[in-house]
Amino acid sequence: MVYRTTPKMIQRKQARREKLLDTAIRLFGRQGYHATTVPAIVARAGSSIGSFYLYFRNKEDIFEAVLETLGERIAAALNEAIRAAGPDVLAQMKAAIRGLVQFLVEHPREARILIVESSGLSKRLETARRRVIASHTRSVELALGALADRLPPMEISVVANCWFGAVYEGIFQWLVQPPRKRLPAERLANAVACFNLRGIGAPAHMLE
Amino acid sequence: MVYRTTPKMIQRKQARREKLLDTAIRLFGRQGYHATTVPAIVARAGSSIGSFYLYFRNKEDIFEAVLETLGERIAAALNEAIRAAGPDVLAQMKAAIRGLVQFLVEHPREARILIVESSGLSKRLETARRRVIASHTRSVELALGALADRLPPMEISVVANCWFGAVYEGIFQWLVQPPRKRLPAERLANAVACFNLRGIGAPAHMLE
Amino acid sequence: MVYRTTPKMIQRKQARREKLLDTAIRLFGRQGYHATTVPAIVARAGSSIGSFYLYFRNKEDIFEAVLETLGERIAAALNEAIRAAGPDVLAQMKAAIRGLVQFLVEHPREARILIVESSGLSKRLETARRRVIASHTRSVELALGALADRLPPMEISVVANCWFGAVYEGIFQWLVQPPRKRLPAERLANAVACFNLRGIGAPAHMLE
Amino acid sequence: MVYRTTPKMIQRKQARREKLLDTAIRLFGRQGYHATTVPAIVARAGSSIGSFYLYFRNKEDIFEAVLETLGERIAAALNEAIRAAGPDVLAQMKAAIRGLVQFLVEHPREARILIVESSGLSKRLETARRRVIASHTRSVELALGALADRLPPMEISVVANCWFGAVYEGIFQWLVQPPRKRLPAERLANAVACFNLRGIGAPAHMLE
DNA sequence: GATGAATGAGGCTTCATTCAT
DNA sequence: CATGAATGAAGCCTCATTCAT
Repeated sequence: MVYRTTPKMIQRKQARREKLLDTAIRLFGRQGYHATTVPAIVARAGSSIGSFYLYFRNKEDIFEAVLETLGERIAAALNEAIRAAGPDVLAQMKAAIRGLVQFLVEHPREARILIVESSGLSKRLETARRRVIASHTRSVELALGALADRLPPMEISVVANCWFGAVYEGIFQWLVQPPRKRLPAERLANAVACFNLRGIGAPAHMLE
Repeated sequence: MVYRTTPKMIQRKQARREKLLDTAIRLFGRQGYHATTVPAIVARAGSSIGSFYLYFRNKEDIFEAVLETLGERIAAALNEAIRAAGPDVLAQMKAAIRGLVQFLVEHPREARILIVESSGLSKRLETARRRVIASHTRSVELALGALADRLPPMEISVVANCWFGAVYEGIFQWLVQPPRKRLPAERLANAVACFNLRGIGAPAHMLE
Repeated sequence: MVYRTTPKMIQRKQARREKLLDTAIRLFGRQGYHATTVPAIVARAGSSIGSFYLYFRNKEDIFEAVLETLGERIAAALNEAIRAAGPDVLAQMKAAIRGLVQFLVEHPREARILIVESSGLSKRLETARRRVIASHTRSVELALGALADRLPPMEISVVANCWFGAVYEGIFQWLVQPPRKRLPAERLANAVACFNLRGIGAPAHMLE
Repeated sequence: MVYRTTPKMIQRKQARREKLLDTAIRLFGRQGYHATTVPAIVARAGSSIGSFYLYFRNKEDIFEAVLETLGERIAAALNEAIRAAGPDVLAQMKAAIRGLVQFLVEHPREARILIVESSGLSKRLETARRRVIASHTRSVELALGALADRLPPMEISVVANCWFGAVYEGIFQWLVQPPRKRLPAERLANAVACFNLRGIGAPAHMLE
């Protein structure tokens, strides 16, 4: 009498949810929230409308899940970059900027969602987006706090926002240019990192 | 009776269009592009749907006009701030940052439209928004060019984008906080200005 | 400059609303609330979906309007019958029963809506239906009050409900029979009237 | 291993079906036919969707079964009341009314299904409901026939319908009132019984 | 027998835009 | 020029039912 939920079924459920989520990321990133319809998502994911509402309560719900996923992916990329940078906090910050730039450049769709497409939506989604961004901003704030004695005094929370704003806008404007007119990604990362490191008052020798 | 287009009529036309535009700025800024309906705009403006389509080809059209208007207003505020700062370009840049921050803080609705609400729309509107921002970015690029000999070498076009990104994000996160938890506007302006001036490598004595 | 709402337009608006309402009565009466779709109503009324939502907030809204209309029509029929019955209250009650029976027999669809189709719906519609019925029940209660000295003592509000229940169920079961098996309407009206007049304890000579 | 249908299995099947049926009565009675979903029924019954369709062909099917069950329960209550009333047919009728009222008042959910929630559904369900009610009406008709010599002449089939209509509507309006504004159940039963007994022309001494 | 994931038809509703007055 | 009634495409979502495990 073992007609229970088999491991195989659970796995398949996971896979299908993942498929929907990935497809949603692609479409939201390409066309934005409003232009992306639920039927379009399920069609591309090879699923069905009914299934969709089995995994997500509604369209907002999947967008929130998308934001969360992006948050995690970016956090992972950042952490990896920071881990590889050794113990010096300033070096870590520099690595974080370059890691973030690299990630966003490699995942322009994800970048679009977080920077562009998730603005101007419902209160609930606005909050979700802020949560994701805030969690990253917090890391910068912490790092700035740890460096307090080596940096000039500053409004830490404001500066953390400027920090991310500079990265995002720098990359975003780069992304909207036709590929053949773009600066090489390496020089972009460098320029943004320089601006930000200078912005927080890092000593000159850090700027390479 | 021969009807001609009298100056008075032209004036009335202008006034009506202006009224619609102002109302649209208020509504777009408060609720975003999608949540703002044409009937809502004309109702608040004391006009009629028919009139609306006499002055604007469609909803995108008025949004584009709104963006243009905002661009002009911001340019005016910037220019005024710069003019008042005297001949030194670095002093002008500092004044520009503080002028921009001040303007956006005093006109949160306008800021929301430019920074938040106009993202994720049609290609055409995306372009229009970029045009507005780009025109301001150009000023910064020019200033940076003029200062080239007094500043460290840098990727000017990237830095100009970072410059605006820092301002916008700094203000945006400030705007979405509940008013009683906000930093005083003065300190916000200062912090952003410092970050940016440092970011472009301005000499220490400019940071106040 | 008289581009105001002309009387003709108002008239047309009225007419279209009426058309929708009448169509709705027919369809709700024939198929019930749930089986009647908004597209079906507008198709039969020669209108459009957009128009529908111009005149009614939603499907519940038009159903409420339908109930109200039915209430008024029935009240009118009752009042007319009562007016024609002269001054004696008992004679009026008898006339009311026969008037009601006659109306419902002649308008089976309307009857169905009030008796059958408007049950088991949302709280709001349930309330609307009760309001209509209660307004008629009240008349019976008043009449019973006025006759108090000529009738045996009774629980007036309960009796008024029984009064209507007897009429409605008597007619309803009559309606669901195939027409050729039905009692003549005249005898039906008589039988119901007798039952009810006896039920309230009317003196024998009133039973014809 | 040869599997046979053992008595135990049959019993378990019965029990499972019963559980679904009872749950359905509760839900249909509380929320009505349309608002009650199959998933909701099986969830409350601790069963599964697959099981449901093993025991019932579809949603209509279970509703029909519910109606049948209610019919049997009411018939049982009526018969018990009649049996207890002794041999006099008029006394039996009086007992039947009070028994019916008592049952419906004590089982408001069941009452709602029969009186309120099962209206306006498909032809098939409409018929099923009528069958239940008709079976009860028949008893009243028979009783009226048996009493023919002690009662005034009347249209027996019409009167039987009025009889039930009075009971149902009397109780229904009682049910939809907030509990603390209701008449005591005893007085309600009395008032309805009086009305009906008078309605069929019972001699005064039967009215207590 | 038992389970519950998957399906998709079809309902309600919104709103940008047109056009007769 | 001005008005606002009319239109209908298109979106979101529910839920009865099937079927592979």
